[in-house]
Amino acid sequence: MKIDPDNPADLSAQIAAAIRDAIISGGLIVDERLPSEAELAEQFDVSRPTVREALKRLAAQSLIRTQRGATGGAFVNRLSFEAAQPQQITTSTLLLSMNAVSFETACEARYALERACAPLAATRRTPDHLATMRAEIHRQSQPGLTDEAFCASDVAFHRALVDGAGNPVLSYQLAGAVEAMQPLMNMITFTARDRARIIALHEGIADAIEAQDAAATASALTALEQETQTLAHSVFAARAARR
Amino acid sequence: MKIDPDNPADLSAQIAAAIRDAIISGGLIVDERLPSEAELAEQFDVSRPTVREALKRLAAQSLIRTQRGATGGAFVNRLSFEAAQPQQITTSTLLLSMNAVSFETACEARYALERACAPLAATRRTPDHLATMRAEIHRQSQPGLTDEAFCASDVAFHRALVDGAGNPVLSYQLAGAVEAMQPLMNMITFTARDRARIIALHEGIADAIEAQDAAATASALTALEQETQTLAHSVFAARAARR
DNA sequence: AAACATTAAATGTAAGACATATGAAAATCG
DNA sequence: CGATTTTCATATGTCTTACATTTAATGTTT
Repeated sequence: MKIDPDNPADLSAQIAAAIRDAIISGGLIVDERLPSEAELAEQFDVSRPTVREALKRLAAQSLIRTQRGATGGAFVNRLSFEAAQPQQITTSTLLLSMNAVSFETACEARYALERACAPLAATRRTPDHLATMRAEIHRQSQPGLTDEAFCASDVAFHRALVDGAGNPVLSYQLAGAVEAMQPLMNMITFTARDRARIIALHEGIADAIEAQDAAATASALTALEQETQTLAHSVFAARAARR
Repeated sequence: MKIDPDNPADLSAQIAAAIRDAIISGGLIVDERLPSEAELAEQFDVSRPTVREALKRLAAQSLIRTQRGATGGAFVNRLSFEAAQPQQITTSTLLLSMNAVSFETACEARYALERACAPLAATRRTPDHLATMRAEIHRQSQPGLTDEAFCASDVAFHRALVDGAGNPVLSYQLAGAVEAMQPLMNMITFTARDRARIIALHEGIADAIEAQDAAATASALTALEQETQTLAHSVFAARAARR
């Protein structure tokens, strides 16, 4: 871990990489305290600011946490799914917005992934998940709802579906795909009739999940994907024509 | 974006968050140059090292890149799928190793996600993808192969399958799930008979993809999942008994 | 013995300096 | 005049030193 070529560029990046590798390879255990900044500076033969820049890089990835005071220092973080999700969502969102990913492509990916959760969710969903889904459906049918709030509720509904699979790995991976769609969905204006159709499809999904019918859940999701795609298509076509 | 409460703690984190929000909200465009470190220090009323720590945090997330020299500075990065994948893989790997995720759970998630790609891959796969899959199968059947190389080839095979779906969003999301399994797979020793069974299943998958048969692809994947799970189960049971 | 003050160790921040890379302008030469 | 070289300004990369702040352990006093 003390490797550091005499290439005098990107020292902080090199140090960050060295520490990161040590964490990944198991050389540093969870909750283990790193040497103090001064000690690290001496070990790597650099100044303290350089060490600090390296540590901040690791902190940005939630690989370490720092604590001030007498017994303080930098500690290896237990990377939790909860902590990793916001970052995953941020990255996914930026990937979509910066790479001109079409609504169609993102939507296709999202529903393909959700269908992967369907059989598991149908088997394992708890009453809690069902209650969340029903509550979100109820919220979506309220009249005064803004388009943004409607989309947010849509996301919550789908996350409950995904969480119903009872697999944290799936929930983590899907969080990015589901949440990153929200900005794209927010570009759509939903008429009352649109909302009614979507809510009906949501009810179909909830019913299928409740009945623990995997096949019905999958086909209901496909129907919702179809509806979303055609809706988006018409909205974007109208917007393009208006120009 | 110049908001900064007089809370005198985590200044660099606050500054990083402010710039990050500006990027996400579109206040800073791709390839746009940020103010110089000295200017930022003045704007936020902090010292240059503090600004630098903030910038390093953003660089760790590939949100910005820096360039030295006269026309240098920090530029907003176009976050590409290629750049985001390694980070996604690192995070996924650490999540599995640090949270005592069972082989069963990770394997279930991986194959559920891969089955999501199956219909699309069966439809859209190019000869290139097929060739890669066949080549990896061939490699796996070579005699002198180490277990690690066998697992690496397995990952390459599955990534070709995922990429065959022709959806960059899917490829990105799946990369984490597929690659993160490798350390877990490396804990298994594959006998010659194990390998033969896996290779046969791989051939079944490749055949189904070549025939553009979505249903056959999905069921072949399910068979492979079964095989992997029972294999892992017996290996771990034997290891537990030996103690 | 309990409450309080002191101290030490660590991170957080600041300020100034120098090194280095790099593009552009200026000077020089053919 | 044009091409090449030199110079220079600007920005990041790094080092040094210093001080502020937080926090727990230690010591002291009542």
